[in-house]
Formats: sequence, structure tokens, C-alpha cells
Amino acid sequence: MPELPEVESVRRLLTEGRPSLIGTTVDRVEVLRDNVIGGHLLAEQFCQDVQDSVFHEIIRHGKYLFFRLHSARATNNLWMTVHLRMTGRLFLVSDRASKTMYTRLVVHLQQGLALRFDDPRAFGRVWLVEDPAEVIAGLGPDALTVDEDTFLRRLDHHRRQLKPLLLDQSFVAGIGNIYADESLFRAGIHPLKTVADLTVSQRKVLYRAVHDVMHEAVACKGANIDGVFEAGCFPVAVYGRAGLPCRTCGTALVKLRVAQRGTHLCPQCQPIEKVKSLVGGQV
DNA sequence: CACTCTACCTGTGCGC
DNA sequence: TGCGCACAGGTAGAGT
Repeated sequence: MPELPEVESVRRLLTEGRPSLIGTTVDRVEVLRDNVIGGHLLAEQFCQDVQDSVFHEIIRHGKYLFFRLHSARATNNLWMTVHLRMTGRLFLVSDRASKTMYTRLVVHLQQGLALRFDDPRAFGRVWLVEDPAEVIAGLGPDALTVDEDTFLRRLDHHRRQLKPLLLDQSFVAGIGNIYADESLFRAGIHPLKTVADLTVSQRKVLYRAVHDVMHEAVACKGANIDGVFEAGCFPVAVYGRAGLPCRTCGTALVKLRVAQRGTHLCPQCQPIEKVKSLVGGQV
């Protein structure tokens, strides 16, 4: 489940890795499953629009990647936009590398390389926009770079439960189920609490937790979840650890369902007492 | 506005 | 051993 830190790792690898995608030229695009192309674009049109373009840069906002393409034929930039959703992966490989049964899209490059998009669950999408602002307009500030004032100001506009709020990409972009749980644990705040339940100092603690978790996870190149991800080394404290002892206090971690999402927490470190907004029996 | 539900997918892991 | 089924999750869109 790539969230902001995993997506940022992909961006850095494709940009700064050796070889790099930057400066390569699209030879031809191969769509192996039509619904990988999002928006209202037909696969055929997508291939045509991208052909002969040069990759100039990759930017990220939340969990979205935007590849700036420049075509010799057109004066304007075109941005290839990618959302990996649950199981999508991007690789820069030799053009001779063999595909898998999960390969959905191959961008063949003139340099003997290929940008490949593999996705077992086939939830991920690739599409074209003229300006990333079209997409970013619907998103909140990026969770990695949002400053404290902005975060606190945006919190003031809501009275919702914190777990669904953190998952809401229009509030802050980039936090998914794993890092929502990790951030709330780090802050020592129960996920069922609402914004209205928090004091000003608790709101600052929450901001600091989100900030620190995001930066640490990016430095680790993503999470390390019982072998689910091969890359990252960020040690999850609560996600997927229900029944195991809390690393801080030893109490058995608990899994709840909050807003239809599996939600992991330490009942000792994230106390629920004095929360008036809760309906009885939920914990 | 806040929330809930459903659809989209398929590998995994459970119970029987 | 094998079958069926619930489950996992991010987002869009419809409904309450």
C-alpha cells in the first residue's frame, strides 16, 4: 500500500537513480490492460500523445506522481499522472526485461530502457493532464511539507473523528491507513477522538507526530511491514500488530474498525477517557 | 457538511 | 486437500 513515503521513494529512485528516467525519450507505449489508462482517454490516444516525448522531471503531491513530458511536436508540456493505489509499482528496467502477468503498461524508451507499471490488483491508474494543478486543486497540502500553522488552521475547519480526517486527501494529502495509525500512536491520541476533543497543545502534538512520522518514513524509503514491502525500513509501531505488545508500554495492541477501516492502537498509550463524543460500547 | 455504502480488483488466509 | 468466502485498501460517486 504505497502512501506518501513509498511514492516519494519511487520518485527519487526514478529521478536520481542510475539510470535515471530524466532525459529519456519515449519510443512507444504498450498498454497491456486497457483500464490502466484513467480519465476519459482511450489507450490508443494515450500511446499516441506520449510517443516521442522526453521526460523532464517528476513531481509528487500526496500519493500522486506527475511526469513532465515535452514533445518535439507540441509546444506545451504534457504531464503523465500516476496513482499506484494499493499494489501498483513502477520500475525503470532494461527494455529486454521480461514482463510479468501483472505488467499493465510499458513505456519503451529509446535508450534501451523501459518504464514499467506492474499492478496485481489493477487499481492503479495512469492518465494525462495539461497541468498538475488540475489534480492538486482537489487535494490538501502535502503531508511531508505542510507547516504547523497551515495544519492547525485547517484542523479548525473540522469537527470530525481524527482517523477519517487524516485519511481525507482533501484535508492533507499523502496519509493512508498505515501512517494515519502510526501518526496517532506517535501523538498518543485515540483515533476515535474528534478535533473538538483536542486541546491546542494536543493539536500541536498531532502535527508534530504527522511531520516526524512522514520525514522518518521517507528517510527509511517507506515502511517495513512483515515482508509486505521489500524496500522500506520504517518500523511500524502499531499497524498490523494487533495482539502484539506495544513497544512503549507492553500492553497488547488492539484493532478496531473506524470509518470502515482497520485501525490499530495501543489502549494504554492512546487513552479514550473523557471523550464525550463517543457512543457507548465502541471500545 | 459529515457520514456511509458500493464499486473497482485479486491474492491471502481462514473455516469447514 | 480443496473449496468458498471474507478481507485488505485508496478513491470516486451515489446516497442518507
